[in-house]
Amino acid sequence: MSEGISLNFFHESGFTRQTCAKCKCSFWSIVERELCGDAPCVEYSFIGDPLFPKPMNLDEAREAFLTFFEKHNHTRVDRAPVVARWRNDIYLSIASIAVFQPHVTSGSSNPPANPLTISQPCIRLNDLESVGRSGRHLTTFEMMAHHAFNNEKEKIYWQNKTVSYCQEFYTGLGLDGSKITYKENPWVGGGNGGEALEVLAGGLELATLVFMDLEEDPEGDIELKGIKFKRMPRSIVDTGYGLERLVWASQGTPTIYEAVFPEAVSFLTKKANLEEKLDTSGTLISENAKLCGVLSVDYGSDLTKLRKLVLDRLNSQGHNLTLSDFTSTIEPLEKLFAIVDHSRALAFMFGDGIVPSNVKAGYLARMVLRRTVLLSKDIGVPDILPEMVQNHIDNFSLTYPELKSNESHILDMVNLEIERFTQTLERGRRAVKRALDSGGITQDKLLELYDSQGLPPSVVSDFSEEQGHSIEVPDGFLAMVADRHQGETKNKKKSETNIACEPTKLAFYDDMEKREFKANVTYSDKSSISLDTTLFYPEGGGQLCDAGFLEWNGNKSKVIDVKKVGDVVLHKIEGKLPPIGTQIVGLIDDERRSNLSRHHTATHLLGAAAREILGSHIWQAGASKSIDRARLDITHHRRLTREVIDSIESKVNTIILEDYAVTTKFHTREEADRKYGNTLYQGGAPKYKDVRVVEIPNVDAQACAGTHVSSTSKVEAVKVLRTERIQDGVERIEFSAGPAAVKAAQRERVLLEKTAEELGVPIEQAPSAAQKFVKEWKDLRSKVSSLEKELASFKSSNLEYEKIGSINFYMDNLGETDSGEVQKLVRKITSSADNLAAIGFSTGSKASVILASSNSLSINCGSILKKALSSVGGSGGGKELYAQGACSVNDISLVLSKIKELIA
RNA sequence: GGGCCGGUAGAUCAGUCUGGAAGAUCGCCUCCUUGGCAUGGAGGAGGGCGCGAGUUCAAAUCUCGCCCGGUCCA
Repeated sequence: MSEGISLNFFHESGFTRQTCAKCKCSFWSIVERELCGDAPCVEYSFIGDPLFPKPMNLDEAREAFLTFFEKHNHTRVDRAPVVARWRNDIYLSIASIAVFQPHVTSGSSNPPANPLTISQPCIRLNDLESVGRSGRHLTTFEMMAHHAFNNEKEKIYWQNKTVSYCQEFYTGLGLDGSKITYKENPWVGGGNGGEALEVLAGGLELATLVFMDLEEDPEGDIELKGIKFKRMPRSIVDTGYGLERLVWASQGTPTIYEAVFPEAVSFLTKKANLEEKLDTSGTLISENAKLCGVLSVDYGSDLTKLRKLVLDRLNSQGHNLTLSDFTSTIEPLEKLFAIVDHSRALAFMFGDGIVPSNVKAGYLARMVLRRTVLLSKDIGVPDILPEMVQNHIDNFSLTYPELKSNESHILDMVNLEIERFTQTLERGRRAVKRALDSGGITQDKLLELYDSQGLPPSVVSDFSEEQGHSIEVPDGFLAMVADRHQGETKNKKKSETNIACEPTKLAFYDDMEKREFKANVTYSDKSSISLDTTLFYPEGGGQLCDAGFLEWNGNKSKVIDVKKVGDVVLHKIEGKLPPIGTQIVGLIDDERRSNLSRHHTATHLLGAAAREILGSHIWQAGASKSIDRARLDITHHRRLTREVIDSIESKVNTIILEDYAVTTKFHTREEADRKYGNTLYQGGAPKYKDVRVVEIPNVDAQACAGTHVSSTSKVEAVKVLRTERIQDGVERIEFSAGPAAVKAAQRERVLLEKTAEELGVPIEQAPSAAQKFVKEWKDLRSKVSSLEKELASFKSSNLEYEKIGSINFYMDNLGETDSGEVQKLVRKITSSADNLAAIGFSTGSKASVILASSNSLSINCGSILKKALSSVGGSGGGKELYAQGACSVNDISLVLSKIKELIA
């Protein structure tokens, strides 16, 4: 690539290819430059000196971009959620192109429009520590983009047009074209790669233009950044224009936050009483931002180093600040900015239906929220978060009305999580106190407090100070945590073997009622065969496979398992295998299939009912369907109460009665997306090119590969068996449908009847009877205990003892009695001074001996009893004051006299 | 999906390593002190030690399996 990205556009518009004196990279610019324009070679020049003549806010900038590309024949498409539910490799949408991966970029689906333009809210949490501090990092941002998907058949446009659009867009907004440089910097990511241009102005990267036409291949002939690639038949224009960067550059404020969220920043500044600080610290903040722009510093661990660098520079410009002055000025402002940013992330995350959890995307939301709460405490507004989120909802709802319509869910999630975190902190405060009381907080303890109690070291440190202790937080704490988690995941790679024969036609999709078919054997191994066409449903989508028989030439064999391997369906056979080429008749086990289908349809109904009753945050988190029961996991933040379960169950049974048709149809991916939206993919990322949609009109539509009954009435009935919380934020509902539901109800009835029978009451009275019995049992137990005590006291006063030296020796064999009573007696005796009691007794066939002394005596009961018992083959032992053991019933008196011998 | 921590009186927790009589502090109840309250004093009630198996003469304690809660990492 000696010519680099040499485009007609560059040459026609007066650009020349130059080399940066510092980083040696190649770039294109209209004017002669020494440096490429990117960090760390140059620093921001737009702060206080905006790049654009007219300041823009988010809405203006977004609209300018989208209409520009609409004017140039791009179709504007709706944004996708920030939760990337259509993908199984990432949790959040991290770029506009992520919306089209992998189905469009891999070529298996068409894009919704081509070319298209979009402004996609994205969330990236990898630079969390930098947010607020660097002046430019955000967790949530909108990536504006225009995408063109080229393939052999369709050529939309490629590099030349992309760059000329870019130049035209920015200069159209008034940016001086000579200020723009295009830096060549190949891009690699997600298994793809290609040439790319970074669009730089004023030291800021405004956009990246990626020309994705490579895919990873160890055999490939092109190498980028150390990875081998080969050229794809497709080439994709993947651009990313930072909306917030554009807004910032148009305003030239010290940080991006002030430009992007003016309302939220001023709201929080006022609440936190930081107005004066913010007003007077403009220079500090902008110098900080400038330097952060050119430095690549790890904000997590090198923070002090960074602070010193900025401080040196400020002081060299005539400021006279100490490190602690500087830190105490800038830190609250950094925290303020971070809160403003994080609360927007939360509004979008919860707005797009994330339910907080200890796993997956829900955990990410929880982590951001907890961080934000701690930051709020730090700047003295501990309860500000709900208001901040509300503020963002209000400000963003013009553009994103869905935030307003999900407002109550969003705030519900926020408040619930705050409440949970408060409890965690309260628990933590006590744990820290306990740790301090018992020997202080070691490094290990600090790790444990974080790992198992969720207390970051800073919080532990705060709590310790409340207790009057100070603790040291070691450097590289997070690395130590990572260390602790080392080696706990073993990557199991499953190898997919391919069967060498023609794909099997899945005939069950054509007619789900049919149970008998003819087919030819196309493959055979030791125990399995495959067919050219089959009605046997292979295990998949949480649904068990079909079973049945194959018949040929008077033979009949049982089909015991059906699996899909690639495009081939393998039927595992018990008995004789039909040879390749034979025509067979297949018979599906009707009862099994019908039950599976009923449960599958019922699962859809249950999901739909739960969504209607609980809200749009309900997503399927997993499902499994078998013959007599099925289970559905849904995302929900509270335990399902009896009332909720009852109303879901009733709703489902109503839908069953209303008898809707269940239809199935294959759609192309883009058709399906357009028609049904993203709630279609309840079962997770779709695996195939075409999407099979199972639709129950006005009730539910899902991408689904399973078998179903033809109308809801054929489900017959649904009964919820139990619910279970399988993870934080995920509830599992187990249920039965059809005849299995009736059977389940009958089983429960039997349990109830048996219980009532044992209690000797009619079933209506079973609960109150059980309650009464338990209460009486408890009362009697305590009565027995106090009677035993009285008895012990009575007996002890009548007991005779023998003086052995200074010891009053009580010895007796009480015969058949209860150990509780003996214990009380022994306690009574030994509660006054100088007494020693050796009491034998038996309960059934077991004999025990207790030896106990008053604490005024220095006798080792444990060793004496042990010796005495071992002489008759028994065993036992204990401590100085109390010992017990066992021997055979006949030996009790022998043991007692042995004890007497030993103390004499 | 994996790891770690926890479940003992109404509440908060000791006790678990090293098996041997189930504890503390708040709260609750009764009585005494005071004109009444706060308080102070005396006494008392309240425990299937999460559930189930096992080991043992003996399990809150050891082993295994479940259930529930918390938390960290992907």
